[in-house]
Amino acid sequence: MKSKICLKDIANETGFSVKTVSRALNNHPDINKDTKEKILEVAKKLDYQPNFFAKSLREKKAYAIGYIIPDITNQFFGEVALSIEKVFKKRNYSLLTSFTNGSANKEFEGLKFLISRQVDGIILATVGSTGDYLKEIVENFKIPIVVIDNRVKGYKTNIVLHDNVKGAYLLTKHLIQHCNKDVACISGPIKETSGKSRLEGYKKALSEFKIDYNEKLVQLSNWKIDGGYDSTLKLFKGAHKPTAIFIANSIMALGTLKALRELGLQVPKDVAITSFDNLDFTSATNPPLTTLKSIESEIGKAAAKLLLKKIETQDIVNAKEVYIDTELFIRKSCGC
Amino acid sequence: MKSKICLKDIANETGFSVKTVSRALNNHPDINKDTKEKILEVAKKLDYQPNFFAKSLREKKAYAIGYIIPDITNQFFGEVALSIEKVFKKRNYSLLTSFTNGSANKEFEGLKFLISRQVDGIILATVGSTGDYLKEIVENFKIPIVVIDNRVKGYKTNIVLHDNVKGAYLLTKHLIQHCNKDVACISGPIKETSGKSRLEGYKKALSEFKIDYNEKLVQLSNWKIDGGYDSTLKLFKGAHKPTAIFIANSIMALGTLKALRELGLQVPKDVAITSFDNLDFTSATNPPLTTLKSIESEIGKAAAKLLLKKIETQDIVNAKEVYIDTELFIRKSCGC
DNA sequence: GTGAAAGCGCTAACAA
DNA sequence: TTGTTAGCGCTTTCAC
Repeated sequence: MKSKICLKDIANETGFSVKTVSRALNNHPDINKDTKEKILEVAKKLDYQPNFFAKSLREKKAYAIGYIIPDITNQFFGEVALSIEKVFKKRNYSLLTSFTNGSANKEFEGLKFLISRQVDGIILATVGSTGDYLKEIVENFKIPIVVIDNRVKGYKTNIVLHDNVKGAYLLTKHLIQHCNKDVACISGPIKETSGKSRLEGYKKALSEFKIDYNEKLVQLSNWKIDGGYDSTLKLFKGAHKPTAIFIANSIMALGTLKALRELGLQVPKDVAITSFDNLDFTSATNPPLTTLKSIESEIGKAAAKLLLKKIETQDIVNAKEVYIDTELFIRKSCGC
Repeated sequence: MKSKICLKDIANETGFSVKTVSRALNNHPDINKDTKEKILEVAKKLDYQPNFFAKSLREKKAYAIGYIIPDITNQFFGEVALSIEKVFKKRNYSLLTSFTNGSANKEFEGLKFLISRQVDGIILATVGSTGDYLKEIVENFKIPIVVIDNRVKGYKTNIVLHDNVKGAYLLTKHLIQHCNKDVACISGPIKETSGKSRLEGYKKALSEFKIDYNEKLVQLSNWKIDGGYDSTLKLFKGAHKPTAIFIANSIMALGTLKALRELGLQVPKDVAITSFDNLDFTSATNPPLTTLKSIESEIGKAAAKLLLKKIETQDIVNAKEVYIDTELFIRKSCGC
């Protein structure tokens, strides 16, 4: 739309051919040093801006990747975005975003949309329900995809995950060790592996301490504040009141905190809680939340590097999985 | 990188010319209905995917816009992103993001980067210090830009803002009306117009009630939790302790809440507070925050529509300004 | 080390 | 209504 002047103009101005100009501008080896200097100088003088469309068309490469995000309003995905961009901008790739609002359908649309824009690769923060269409897409379009946040059922692909089971296990175990037998759990949708695995980690901790699993102490919610709030109220409507709650993300914990306050229950005295993601605000709640160590930037970075490598090697088949280790981050909400 | 099959293949298959195929696929009027149907059918059968690079090159249009964001980790900008995408995806535009981390320098880099990708327009959540380079960029590249969140000094361009002065005024006035004369203010960087105007609104309310401005009751911070926390502690180190605080964004309010708790002060009993953005978490803090009505999605929508119009009309000169009105949203933190 | 010519896949003039 | 031709701006043979 702008950039009127092109290689040809520089060629005319300098007297060299278009190809020589192209060589100079692209650091091609076979070129005389003086020639190159002169061309670069003229290019600068003319304020030459390469035409990306033409370059992409010719090279069949967009120098762009896509990032598919369920909820950009959730700081977790923002942090991941930050570290993805860090890796890719250095290499002059741009970042296209597509939002799914947690819908598998929109995820599919987003995937197709990004592919229609011919991005070089995609990082997919999937909702996780659907391996079938992912498989179809990867195999049809031969596009490198790295999945984060959730496992994809029935299709083995590159994925970066933190150990959901371990994290939930640590968080639950810690509550039990504070002498709480009646530990409840608020997890995410069971059809998302993150929701499922965190529930699993919770169960694992229970069984290690020989505590019976009681499904009345379990709520499956939606990762949002409202969800945490509603689930907590439901938990306390039952006959069996919990004395501690493991919450599968910190945003829901905000809702839990609010509900407990309304119920007149003190944290951690009456009810101890722990929750997953260590986001900024978790140190500012009352009381500060015991969570897991931050891993958002590591997830983003690992996913970005994996994708970059796939793009550079055109290695579509590889289905390497990366696990980011988790550790407890103790604050006050657990009773410590 | 994929999409082996192109117009020519369809042309061969159907026996029509490339141009006719192009016409059929682009809903061009001058074409026989049967021809069109047949071509579309074959295109589908062959799973034709248009080459966006070629189309963009030819049309000199990317069908893409850029969004420059200081802090994607701040829910405010996430909400704006959501509503921008809503407007543009409908028209088949993609959204490129560029993060600045609040740095004017990175903002400039981001602008140039997006322009080098030949996006059709840019929504710039500016840090606001620098009208000079914006002017240069707009005039050099003739690219439609809509600015949000901050005013740009020394250059008149399209901008979407809510009324910062009014918002701050309402929030401060409300505190004063709760019988508080000693209202402090935590605003943002003075070089950002949002920081400056919110301070101005605070002053306006004071003067309306004939309360002297006391600079010891004012802190200029960084919009982040830590900043709110530090500023609050500083406020209470002084001899003149405030009995209320107006905080210029809700994220800093989280830090304030934390600091007050550590100081053993109760909200709103000992110290009443109000804060700007009405983000999800403001209803879940203890106590829930009195803020302004949500306007993130309106800002995003207005900016997107303005940009779209500029793109469609190629009206670079127009410098229309849009104001989104604000209103109080009362919860508990003010003492109501 | 450098240049001429071809072509990436598409659309827009202009003919037919 | 349809086809031919040219060209968007770039890079890549393949000569010289």
